[in-house]
Amino acid sequence: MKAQTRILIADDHTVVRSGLALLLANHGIKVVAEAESGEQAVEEALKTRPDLVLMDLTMPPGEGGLEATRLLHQKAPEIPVIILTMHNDESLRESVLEAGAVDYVLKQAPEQEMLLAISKACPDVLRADPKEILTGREFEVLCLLARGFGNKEISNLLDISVKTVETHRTHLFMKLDLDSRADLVDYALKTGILHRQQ
Amino acid sequence: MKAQTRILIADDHTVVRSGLALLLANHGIKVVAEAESGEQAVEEALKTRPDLVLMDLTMPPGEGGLEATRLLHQKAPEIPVIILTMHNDESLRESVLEAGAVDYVLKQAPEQEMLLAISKACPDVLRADPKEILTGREFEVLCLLARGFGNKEISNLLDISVKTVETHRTHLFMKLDLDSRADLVDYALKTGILHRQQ
DNA sequence: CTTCTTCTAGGGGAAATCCCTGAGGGTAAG
DNA sequence: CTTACCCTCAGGGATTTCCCCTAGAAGAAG
Repeated sequence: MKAQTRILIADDHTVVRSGLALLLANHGIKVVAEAESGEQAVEEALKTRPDLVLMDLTMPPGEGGLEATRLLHQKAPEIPVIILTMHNDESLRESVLEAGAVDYVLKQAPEQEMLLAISKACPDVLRADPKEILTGREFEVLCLLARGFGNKEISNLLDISVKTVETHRTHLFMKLDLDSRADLVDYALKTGILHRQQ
Repeated sequence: MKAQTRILIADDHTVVRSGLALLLANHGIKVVAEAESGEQAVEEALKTRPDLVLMDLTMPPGEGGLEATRLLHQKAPEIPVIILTMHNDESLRESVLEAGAVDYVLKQAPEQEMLLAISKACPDVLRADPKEILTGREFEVLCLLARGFGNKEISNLLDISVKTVETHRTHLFMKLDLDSRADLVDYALKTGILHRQQ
């Protein structure tokens, strides 16, 4: 399994930070640090070296996001910064990109747009989907196992024999390097499988 | 198990809505409707009759949140409205409460503050904590079972016999009216047990 | 002192699981 | 046609769970 992707969120609103963190967790992205101001964002970014920074443009005092982006881009140009903002203003976009941000996403934008921006900024961020290594059946069994269904229940749900369920189970355990149901639940929680299909 | 609590979120920012929805889901609260404007909020609230409305103050066009609160308070005074805002302004608080909102929470506030406001506005909203009906041991076993640990593993972790684990398991199944591990995982997901202690 | 709650634990038998092996059929790529 | 992958299924034995029961010890509350 690929190493967990690490991200930093800078926003002065607690609710936004918490929400974003959950949103990202549901796509296999881990928030390793949060910041409430531009200064703190730069400091934390240099300390934790995230794979990506999501920065709110408007953070008191002043236009903290813009300055912080410029500063961070100087000190650590390898860390991409995406600016989140409420204001749809083309001139803002220009100055934001000039400051070194790789993209500019409106908070009003659909969730998908933010994820798209993230994946453009940092192609590795969106975790390799388990589906890519697991076969379709294996993934189905994985989901059901994580949800607490037993082999027999799964065999009924998928209309296959218990023996087949056991085979899929064995295969996905090998592929994901798991060796207990608890490991599997942990994996499902971390990759968001357990959240997505509630 | 108590019926799921239903809530409406009104905010013009998609990211905030998605984030809030997840935040609330982690506390057993279900978002039954979303709105992007004050007008839409009133319309949806009258249609879906939620147990509570979380309303952003600033929604274009204009001060949509305040007007919407006033209007909704007239048409459906039994639906409590909590105002979310970025501006910490005492005069705002007054006009908000005057408009019929039951409370006023800053977006900067810690998550806990919002949950507190919610529970004050609508005591039934925050699901009765499992701890209140389960004993300490039962709750421990619940958590471990939800995480996919087997009876034997739990008996080792808690250093008690498998038989004792079985007893606790039987009791919590009775108390929560569950009858399978899948039910239990479902319950743990909905109440946030599975998220809280990751 | 009784009563209630909680935590603890056992017996016993049916059921399901876990873990190993092997294997046939379908489909797609080489 | 051969190879590879996927889905399917089975035998068999060790282990574990599941579900019914009973029941003692400790502590708190009446």
